[in-house]
Amino acid sequence: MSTASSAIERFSRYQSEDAQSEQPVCCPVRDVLDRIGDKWSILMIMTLASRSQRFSELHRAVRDISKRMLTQTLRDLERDGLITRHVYPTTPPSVEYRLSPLGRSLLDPMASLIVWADRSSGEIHAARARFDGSPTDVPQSRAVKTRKTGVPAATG
Amino acid sequence: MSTASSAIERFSRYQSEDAQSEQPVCCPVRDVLDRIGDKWSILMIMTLASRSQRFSELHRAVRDISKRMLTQTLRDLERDGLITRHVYPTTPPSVEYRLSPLGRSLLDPMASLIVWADRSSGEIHAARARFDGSPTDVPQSRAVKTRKTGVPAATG
DNA sequence: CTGGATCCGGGACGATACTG
DNA sequence: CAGTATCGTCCCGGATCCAG
Repeated sequence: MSTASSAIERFSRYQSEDAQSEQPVCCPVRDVLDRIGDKWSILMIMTLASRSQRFSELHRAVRDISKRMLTQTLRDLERDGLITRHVYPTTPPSVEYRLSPLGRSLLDPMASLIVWADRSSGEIHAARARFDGSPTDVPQSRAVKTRKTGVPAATG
Repeated sequence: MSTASSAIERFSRYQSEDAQSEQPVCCPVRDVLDRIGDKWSILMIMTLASRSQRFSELHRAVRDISKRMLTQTLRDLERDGLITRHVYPTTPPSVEYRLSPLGRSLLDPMASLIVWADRSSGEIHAARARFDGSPTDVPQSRAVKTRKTGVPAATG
């Protein structure tokens, strides 16, 4: 609890207000967290944490991102003011991306989450194995169709 | 930097290893963060932070989640060992969900992120307005098609 | 080199109806 | 009350081609 509770309370308050209203979603936390949650944003922030980098450097650093998504992610982050974009009119053109102060302020919160993820991954995977292995009472169902990273299960 | 840097470094190392290998994704952080990033998980964790709750209580608390997604989210969280599920064989049946110790250990990291999101939302929205308002030099393009929460823009 | 435009598949997600 | 099954939709995101 401790520091968590107050933040959670505010978040819940937002959430319930949101449920009451007719607007689709006003909760500021929700929409910021959506950005965090998307597939590449965190990677970008992380990669830019050490130093500002160019488009192709970022592409090499992440590698399994397509140019399309790289462009889109960077633009969204720029739009949100988390990174800044600097164009040098050389030939060929080079564009440098760097974290804004706002973006840097995200590093610490994100780091604490990453530390948690890293430390808990073992326990989580163990829990998954346990869950998938012993569906308690429904041998055929349940375990088969978990959406992500799920073993296809040897039931079929 | 400070506490962030080391976590980031490890994360980057995972990421680059991942890029080298042929496996789709082994990075433990990535797949844990995927869960965090999905649309409802955080909401559930948050809602369960105050006290354990039953299925329909959770449904009322969040409201704009479908039963389908509520079930699925809860099951995934249970699978990951973040929450536990307790069935009371009453009539009608009642099922209670509560945070596991592992789930509670996530509260603090998540809270720090929420605090950041809350404090930064103003600045972010301002940045968005600025970005959407002044595409710098390409009046027609760019700003129109940001994927989320984007104003459709009165350009069309 | 740094992107933009377009096509397209798959998965997430909602709505609805049904069960025990 | 607490789910399950099925269908349909939307949009994320990859692949590819094009442009400055």
